Order: sequence, then C-alpha cells, then structure tokens
Amino acid sequence: MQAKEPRAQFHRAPADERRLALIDACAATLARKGVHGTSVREICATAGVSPGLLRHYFSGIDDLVADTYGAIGAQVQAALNDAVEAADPTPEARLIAYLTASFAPPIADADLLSTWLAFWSLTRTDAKIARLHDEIYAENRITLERLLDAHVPGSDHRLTAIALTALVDGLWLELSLGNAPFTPDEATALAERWLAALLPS
Amino acid sequence: MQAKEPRAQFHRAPADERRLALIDACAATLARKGVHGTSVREICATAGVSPGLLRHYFSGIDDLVADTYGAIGAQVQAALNDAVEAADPTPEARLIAYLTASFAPPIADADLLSTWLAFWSLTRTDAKIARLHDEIYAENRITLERLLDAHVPGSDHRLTAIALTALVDGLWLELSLGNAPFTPDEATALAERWLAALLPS
DNA sequence: TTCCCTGTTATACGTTTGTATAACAAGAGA
DNA sequence: TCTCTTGTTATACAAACGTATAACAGGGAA
Repeated sequence: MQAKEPRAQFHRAPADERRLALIDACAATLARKGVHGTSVREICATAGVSPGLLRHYFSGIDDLVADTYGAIGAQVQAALNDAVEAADPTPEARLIAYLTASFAPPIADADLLSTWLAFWSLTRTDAKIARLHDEIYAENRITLERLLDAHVPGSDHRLTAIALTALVDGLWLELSLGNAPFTPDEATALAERWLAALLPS
Repeated sequence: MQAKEPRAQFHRAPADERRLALIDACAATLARKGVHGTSVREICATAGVSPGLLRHYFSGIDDLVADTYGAIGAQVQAALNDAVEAADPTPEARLIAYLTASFAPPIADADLLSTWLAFWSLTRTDAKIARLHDEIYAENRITLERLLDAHVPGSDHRLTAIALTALVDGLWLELSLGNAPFTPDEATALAERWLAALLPS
C-alpha cells in the first residue's frame, strides 16, 4: 500500500534568474563531470529543479551549453578588464595586468579550464560554439593590441599580440590542468620578461 | 516469414593488430564525434567490428581511451623526434625543428587536436589519463631542455623550456582549432624570433 | 581432411539518455 | 478571498548507452 507522494514544493522564479541558475549549473556540471557526465538530469539536479524545466528556457541541452559558453566568456572578459582597471594607470602596468591576470583566480581555475575544454571540443561539431569562439578570441586580441599600442605607439602589434596570447594561453592551460612544473609567480615573471624582450625599449 | 540472416563473415586478426585497429578507431571517433559522440558501438563500427569485441581486448571503454592517449602521445613524440633528426645537424637547427614541427602536419592537425582535447578534459575525472599527461609533458620538457642545452650550454633552461612549450602549445591550439588569425609560417617565424630574443647571443 | 580452440558475432538486459506531455500549484491581479 | 495564468513537476517514451552471455565459425594443428 504505497502512499501517494505529495508533489514537491517549488518556487516560481523570474525568467532571467532561472536562466542564469541553469547556466551556472551547466558550467558547474561541465567542470565537475566533464562533457561525458553532463546530462539534462545532472544539470537540473545541480540547479535544484526538475529535468523538464530545462526545455522551458532552452530549446535543448546544446542550446544551453552554447549560452553557457557565452556567459562564461563574458565573465572572463570582465575579469580581465577588472584586472586592467585595478592596475596602476600607466600603459605598461595595465598591459602587464592584462597578461598576468590569467595566472590568478578567478581565471586560473581548474573548473574554468574544464568548462573551457568542453567548449573547445564542441567547436568542431557545433557551429554556434565555433562562432562564439571566433568572437571571443577576436575581442581578446583587439584588446591586447590596443594595450600594446598604448604602451608602444605606432608600430604593428598584430604578431606580438598573437604570440603573447599563445604564451599566456599555454601557461594558463598547464597551470589550470594541475601538476604544472612552475608557479603562478614564475608564469607572471615569464610574461613580463618576454614582453620586455620583444618590445622596442 | 522472415528468412534467417546468415551470420556475418569475419577475419581472425592477430591480437596486436586488432588492438591497434580499435585504438585507431577510438582516436578517429574522438576526433570526428567528440567525447560526447564516442561510444562503444561507434568505435566498433568505425573499426568494422561487432560491439562486443571491444571488451575482449579492453576492460572497458575508459581503458581503451587511456590506451589511445598513450598511443597518440607516442606518435606525437615520434613525429617531433623525426623532425629533429631530419634537420641540419647543428644544435640550433635541431632546436628550431623541434619547436616548429607543431605548426605542420602531422602535428598541426584538427583531428589530433580534437582527440587531445578529449584527453585533457578527462584529466580531471580519470586518474590513469592524468598520470599519462604528466609523463608525456615531462618527457617533452626534458627533450626541449636538452636541445636548449646543446645550443647554449651551461645555463639553466627550465623556465625557458616552460615558456617555449607554452608558446608552441598556444600557437598549435589556435592553428588546429581553425580560423586562426595567422599562418603556420608566421607561427614558425614567431618561435624563431622569440627564441633568438630570449637566449644569450 | 578433421578436430578443436578461441576470436568474433548476435542478442539480450538494465540503465541512462533527450524530449514530449499532462497535471499540478505558486503567486500576482482583481 | 478568489481567479487565472503559467512556471514547474511528474511521468512516460523511444532510442542509445555499457556490458554480459552464448552460439557460431575462422583457420592453425594434427
């Protein structure tokens, strides 16, 4: 004689809030469980919500993942900009702050890398993700070129920006993957040293 | 009146050959379909083999993926070593060959990156994969330090090797992801220029 | 040619996947 | 206090998942 379970209580949330909660839950699940372990049910359980609700706000799980990429990308951009604004107002200090922000929280973070890897891996199969990737990296490169130009005006910084981005990305990757054979401080020192070596005095 | 389907013909292969075929199929599936689209059935279909056979050679799909990482890692190491041996026998030429091999096939390759991303993303959840990663990167770093020491003997090249590895990895990543804002030749020129700038003349 | 080992296929099982649907109830507006 | 909208839950479904099992047949050994 099974007693009928009462229907779970729930809270009606504003649309924006619920969407954000699902996006956060998606990022957290991607980070902790990887692409393989990220399912509708897992995400909704993390968000404390029933599985069916995902499709009330997103057209499907792929749509949610793409929106999550957009949100996380914007957060990273914001964190980089914050680091620049918090630095001394000299062009050089702002430039170095931008480059080395990737070696400290919230950007140097195992969870962030895990979600980022998921997005990279979807670039091949998901056109929306691929477009977002191009947008995010283009904006990043333009910002860096602008900071370089403020420090050393007049010359073409395209290749320098590309190389610095690659260096920072590579160091960030190893640092966030864990067991890196160097410290965040050493990464910062490397970025500063390479910057000095590559710019006209 | 359904006629009974005859059992499919098959070929008995040597154990090593079958294992290798499954590993190749796993890498190809990881590359084309991503972690999400890589299943036992998909891998075995790619290998032209029935799904049950996977468990005859591997304890499960996770085991196969780990072995695939090992095999692909060894292939990359071999390709890098080939590039070094094919270069002029001067220390500088060998060093540059090692650094720039990542910007040309078979290393600069969208499929290889896709599989590599899958391995990176499994580092968090799979201890065997994490150990393989550490081994592969340690060997890579040691090789690079050795080449640096042959070119400029006597000094400590640890941080230089770390930075060059990061630069090359970052450039390789963007190049292989597609839509990179630079060419393989530009990447090569960057590596050469940075190397010159950072070593004592 | 025959035998026999075992690599291989075919099938089945329970679980988990993404999505569709209908019933319920939270909470704003009257 | 009541009504009504709709955000939310619960349930159901087919398909795909990883794995277990038994029957089949390739092909070397005798």
